[in-house]
Amino acid sequence: MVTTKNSRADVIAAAGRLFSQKGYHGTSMRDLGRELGLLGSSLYAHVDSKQDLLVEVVEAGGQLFQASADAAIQVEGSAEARLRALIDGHIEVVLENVDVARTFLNEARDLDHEHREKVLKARDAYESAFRAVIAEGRDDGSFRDDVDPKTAAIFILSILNAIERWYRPGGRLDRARLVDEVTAFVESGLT
Amino acid sequence: MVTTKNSRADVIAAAGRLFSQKGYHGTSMRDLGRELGLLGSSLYAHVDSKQDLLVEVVEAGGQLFQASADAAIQVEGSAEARLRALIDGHIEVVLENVDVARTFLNEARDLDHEHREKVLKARDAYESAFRAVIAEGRDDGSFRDDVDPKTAAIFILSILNAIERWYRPGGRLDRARLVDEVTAFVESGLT
DNA sequence: ATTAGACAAACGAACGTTCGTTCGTCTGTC
DNA sequence: GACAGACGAACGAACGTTCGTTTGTCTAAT
Repeated sequence: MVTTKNSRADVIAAAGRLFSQKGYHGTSMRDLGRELGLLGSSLYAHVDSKQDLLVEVVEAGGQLFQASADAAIQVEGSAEARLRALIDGHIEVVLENVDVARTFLNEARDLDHEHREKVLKARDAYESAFRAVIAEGRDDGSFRDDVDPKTAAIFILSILNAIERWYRPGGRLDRARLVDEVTAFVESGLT
Repeated sequence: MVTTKNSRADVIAAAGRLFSQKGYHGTSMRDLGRELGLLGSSLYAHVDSKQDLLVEVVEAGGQLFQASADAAIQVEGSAEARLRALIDGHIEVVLENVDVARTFLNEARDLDHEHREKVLKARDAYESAFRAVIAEGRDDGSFRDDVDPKTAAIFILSILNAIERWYRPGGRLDRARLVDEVTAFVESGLT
C-alpha cells in the first residue's frame, strides 16, 4: 500500500492550502480533489459542502490565534514582556500555519453571514488582548502616555498580518530576527 | 431622458467597486451588468473580456500610487518631510479611491502572468521610494543609524495598506488625524 | 426642414464549459 | 458482512462569451 487513506483532516488541510493560494471562489471542488488524488465528488464522503470547508479552515485559524493570545497574556513581568509574547506568538502562528492563517485573514469575506460575524467577534477579541497590554504599559509609564491603545493595536496588527504577504522562509530574515525587527520597531513606536 | 449612457469608464469603475467588495472570482459579468442596469452580455460592447476589466482597474491603481510617490519625493526639505508626504499621499489615494486601491492590493493574484509581473514591479518601484527616503534620513542622522530601510519600508507600507481594511470615514478618526497618528507612530519607530 | 445612413449601446437567445452537488455502485479492510 | 473511501455518471445552475438584432441619437445630404 503506497498511499494512506484520506481523512477529513487531510481534506481540510488541502482546502486551506488551495484557498490561501487561489482564494475560495478561485478553488473548485475538482481542484481540491486533484490536490488529494481524488475526484471532486469523492470529497463529499468527508464534508457536507464547500462552504463547510471554508468554515473549518477559518475557525481553525481563529483558534490558533486565540490560543496564542491566551498564552501570551499570562506571561509574568512587564506589559512590554507580554506585548513581546503576543508578537512572538502571532508570528509563530503565521509562519507555522501559513495556509490556515492566510485563509483566516483573507477569505472570511466569503463566509455566510453567521460565521462571518463570528470571525469578526473573534478578531476583535484577539485585538483586545493587544489593546489591553498597550493600555497597561501606558498606564504604568512604560509607554508614552499619549498612546492610543486602539490605534496602536491596529498598527501593530497591520504589521503582523502583512507578514504572510512578503515573508519568505530562507530569505534574508530568519524567524528570530523577524521577531526582533518587529518588536524593536513597535516598541520604539510606543515609547 | 432619465439615464445617461454608460461609457467604458463607467464599466471599469463599477468593476472596481464589485471586485473590491466580492473579489474577482466572486463577481460575475451578470453581477456587473446588474450594477449598471444592463445585461451581462451588453458589457462586451465596452470591453473585450472580464480579465480586461481587472487589468484596467489594477493598472489604474498602480498609476495612482506611483503618481503620488513621484510628487512626494520632490518635496523640498528634510527626508522626514518627504516621508510624511509619502504617507500623506498614500492615505489620500486610498481614501479617495477605495475600490481601485483595494482591487490593486488584493486582487492582483488573479491577473494573468504578464500583468501580475508588471504589478509586482510597480509595487517594488513604489516601495523603493519609501526605502530611499528612509535611507536618506538614516544617513543624515534624522533617523536611528541601525534602521534597515528595507524592513522599515515594509512595516510602514503594512500599516498604510491595511487602512482600507478597518478605516471607516465618519468614524472616530478623520483623515487628518489618521495621517497624524500614522506619521507619529512611524517616526517614533524610526528615531 | 426632412430624411437616409452610420454608429454606439443594449438586448436576449444561445453556445460550450464549469460549477457544486447527488447518487448508485464498487473495492478493499477490519 | 459491515462499513468507509472512492468512483463515475449525472443533475441543474451558473459561468464567460458570441451573435444577430433592435434601439436611439447624431450627421450629412437632400
